[in-house]
Amino acid sequence: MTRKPVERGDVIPLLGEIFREHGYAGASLSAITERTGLGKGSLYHFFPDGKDEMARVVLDDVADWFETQVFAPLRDSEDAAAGIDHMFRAVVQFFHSGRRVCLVGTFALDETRDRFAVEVQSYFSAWTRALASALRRRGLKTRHARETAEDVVAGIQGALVLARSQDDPALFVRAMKRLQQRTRAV
Amino acid sequence: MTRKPVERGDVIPLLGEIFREHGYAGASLSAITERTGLGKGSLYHFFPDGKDEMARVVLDDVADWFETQVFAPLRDSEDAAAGIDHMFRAVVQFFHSGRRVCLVGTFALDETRDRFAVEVQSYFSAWTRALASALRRRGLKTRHARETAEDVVAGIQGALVLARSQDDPALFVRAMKRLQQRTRAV
DNA sequence: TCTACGTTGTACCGATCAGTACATAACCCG
DNA sequence: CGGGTTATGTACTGATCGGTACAACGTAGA
Repeated sequence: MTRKPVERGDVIPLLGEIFREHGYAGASLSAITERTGLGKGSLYHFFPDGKDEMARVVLDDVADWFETQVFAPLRDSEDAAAGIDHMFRAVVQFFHSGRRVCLVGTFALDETRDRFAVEVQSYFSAWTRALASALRRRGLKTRHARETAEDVVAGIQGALVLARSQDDPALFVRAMKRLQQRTRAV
Repeated sequence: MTRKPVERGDVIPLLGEIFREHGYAGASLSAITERTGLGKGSLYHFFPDGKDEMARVVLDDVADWFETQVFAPLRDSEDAAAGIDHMFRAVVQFFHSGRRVCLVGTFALDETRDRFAVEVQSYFSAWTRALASALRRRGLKTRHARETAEDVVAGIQGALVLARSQDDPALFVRAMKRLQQRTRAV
């Protein structure tokens, strides 16, 4: 029975949840210590640059997850349609059927965007480009593929807002179903 | 030349911009005094309950604007298509072609939602219901009208997120054009 | 002019903010 | 068993947080 197998990597998902729920400004150090169970000593040992570094690490973690689980399959899958279907499955899973909010979307809306402008910008542009690539391989013209990709990514983000505003995860799941249908009708 | 025609009503739009840019948690009293030019004395004279009351008044103001400028026309306009077109024009104007963010959407994402749960919930439900009503009068079945309305409102919110993430207002305007097109193809 | 009221600036409150310092403790390797 | 590194709790910093108290101000009506 090991005492505390707490590694830096273990707290990253917890930090993600905190930033999602409170936003960057609202995520106080006290909320972070409470949720992670780590004192300030440990926190600043793992993340010497404080809150800024914590958020950056989380953003990086999210970007990595989407790159391997969503973007790469969209770009590289032999069957483009399968890659897209896989995206929707991954998205529903990642956002806990609409109960979880998009960290990057949260950061994008308020002044936090300025602090993490590059990360926020590249997350969404990578997503739309990867999806557009899959749609092109499904036969859509370049322009139409890019437009549809933007609509779908925006639709996902908006559905998260709407589902949370109504406290109704089912709304999100239904919206994903319809967006998926739209990518099939080519 | 009157000295200071500052009335309570004059500061509400300013408060709106502050909450939009910083979110509720990030909108500090010092930011508010700076932006409005009003000291704490005046601020707490006009809004005795402090930040909470300020945000509530702003939410109310926004809800009123949308009710009269968007929802009512959607519901009551003889020509449903004209009501919908009017909505898109009003939306592009209100959100400054995507340069401005949705206050209610911002509040919906983080824990601020709990504080203003009722206001946030009713804003979006009023919007989707009003739009669904117009779509029904355009000939869509009840269910299809409601689904399309949810897609459109979510699409608007998502487009705001995306446009801001890319610092590209044109993205928002193009997305509105396409959503409008979708409401025409019945 | 005098008074009454709406408005304002300023000083102050305790609480909390992010971040630092540092002594101690737990751990790993020899 | 050492000894060195890693991790952690605690106490502290100055700044800022939201909010209150209150005296002084401006103006309007009598």
